[in-house]
Amino acid sequence: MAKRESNVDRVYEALRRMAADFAFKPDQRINESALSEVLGASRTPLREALNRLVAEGFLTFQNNRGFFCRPLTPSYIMDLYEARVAVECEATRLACTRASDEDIAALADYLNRMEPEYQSATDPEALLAMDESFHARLAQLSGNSELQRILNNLNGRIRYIRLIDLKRMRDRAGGKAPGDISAHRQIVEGIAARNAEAATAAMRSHIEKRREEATEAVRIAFSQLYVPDE
Amino acid sequence: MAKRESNVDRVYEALRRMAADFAFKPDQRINESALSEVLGASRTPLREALNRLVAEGFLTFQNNRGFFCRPLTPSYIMDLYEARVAVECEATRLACTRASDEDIAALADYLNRMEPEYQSATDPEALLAMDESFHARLAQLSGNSELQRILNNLNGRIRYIRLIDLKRMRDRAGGKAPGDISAHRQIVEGIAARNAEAATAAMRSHIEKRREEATEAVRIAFSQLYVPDE
DNA sequence: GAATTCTAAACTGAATACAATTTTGACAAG
DNA sequence: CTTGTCAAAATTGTATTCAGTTTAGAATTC
Repeated sequence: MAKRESNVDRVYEALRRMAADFAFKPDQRINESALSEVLGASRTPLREALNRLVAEGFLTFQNNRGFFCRPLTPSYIMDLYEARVAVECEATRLACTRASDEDIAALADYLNRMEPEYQSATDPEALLAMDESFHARLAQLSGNSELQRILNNLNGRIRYIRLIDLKRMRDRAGGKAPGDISAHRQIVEGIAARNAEAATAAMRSHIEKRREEATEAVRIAFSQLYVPDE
Repeated sequence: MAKRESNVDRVYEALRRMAADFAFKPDQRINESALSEVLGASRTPLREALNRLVAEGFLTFQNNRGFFCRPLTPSYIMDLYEARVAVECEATRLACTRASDEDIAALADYLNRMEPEYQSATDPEALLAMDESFHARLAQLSGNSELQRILNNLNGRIRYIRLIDLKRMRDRAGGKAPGDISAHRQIVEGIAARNAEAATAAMRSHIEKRREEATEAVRIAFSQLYVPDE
């Protein structure tokens, strides 16, 4: 029986999830021995996975002091959102000239099929998964795998904040999550019309609007990570 | 006596340089034992460094088969250039609204001081270093460290092709390298005027022009990497 | 009581050893 | 000549071990 997935892969996936969810608190030092026991692997594969995550920006590393969780500051989150604008606007622009009519129609169709679920969803996790899925699909239309790769990385590091943000909005709106699908639709319409200026402008304002909210979300996330801790 | 730089760091730096220069041929399998002897370290730190480079896109990895050099194809290089457009145009845009007059003046000054050297240089390596330095400084003006980080990564993976490209242009022009500093100046002028549209347009056309040349350079690089091999 | 020094414990860094898997090449069958 | 099979060799995967460094806390001094 062939073993398909290596230990390092398994450990890496687990760690990425933990890091994305801030299972490690910002700037917290990571104890390799303890973690290797939890994950059921020795320190060798664990460190290999940790090194990947350092290169991806999920963790940091200091010589002879080991691995640390990435910090969580407003400016750090700001940087990630701005990088998303860069990547996604260019992906949108490329999609305008490069995506086939069929692929654009498929994305519009995806949006339509998702709309009922999106409007009625109250679970922030589900909502975020749908939103990320839309943006990832759009990036696919660019045909550029680097942009897709970078976006995936940025989203992983932003995800926790977005989740906090969505929860905040849900609580404000009384259990109702914000089904803001209109912005997505506007972007797709711009692409369908092959109107790069309109499409990128829509994308830019969409992400920047989210970014505004994120600053407040960072403050909340900060308090959630440091204060309560059951 | 305290040891400042770890073995992993040293190995990582060496490997990054080797990978950037295609010291490993595209898609070539990397033999860990042999490489660890060359680098004077055991396989443990070597593999940690290799994992970082996989996460950065310099190498790939297959389960139970080990590490491989990244492939070299026209579409791959195209993707990298397009990602550069995304990152650098947004960095330019941010610089327009965010950089201080002093910092912009300092970049313009840097351009002026470099010009004589840039115009007279015949060594592609030196020329490329100056060009990369300009783009890195400009990215700094954005104040966004993610954009800087991504750009640094993209440039590392593109560098080899750009070098081939510059050599080709030098040989065509009879030992004279192309001192195309005017495009850089145009970009800085746009930023100084706080004219985001003009500045990003200049940046876009600057990179896209380079991208056009790159396709041909890939063909040459391909032949250099596969055919001669002393 | 605050600051400092020192020592033991904890932790990280890296080599080694061995298990698991893949690759290679010889040999046989079609 | 091509294809398939199999065992040996090479290579990767990971646990273990020990050396080197950092950290924490007790003891000491002012």
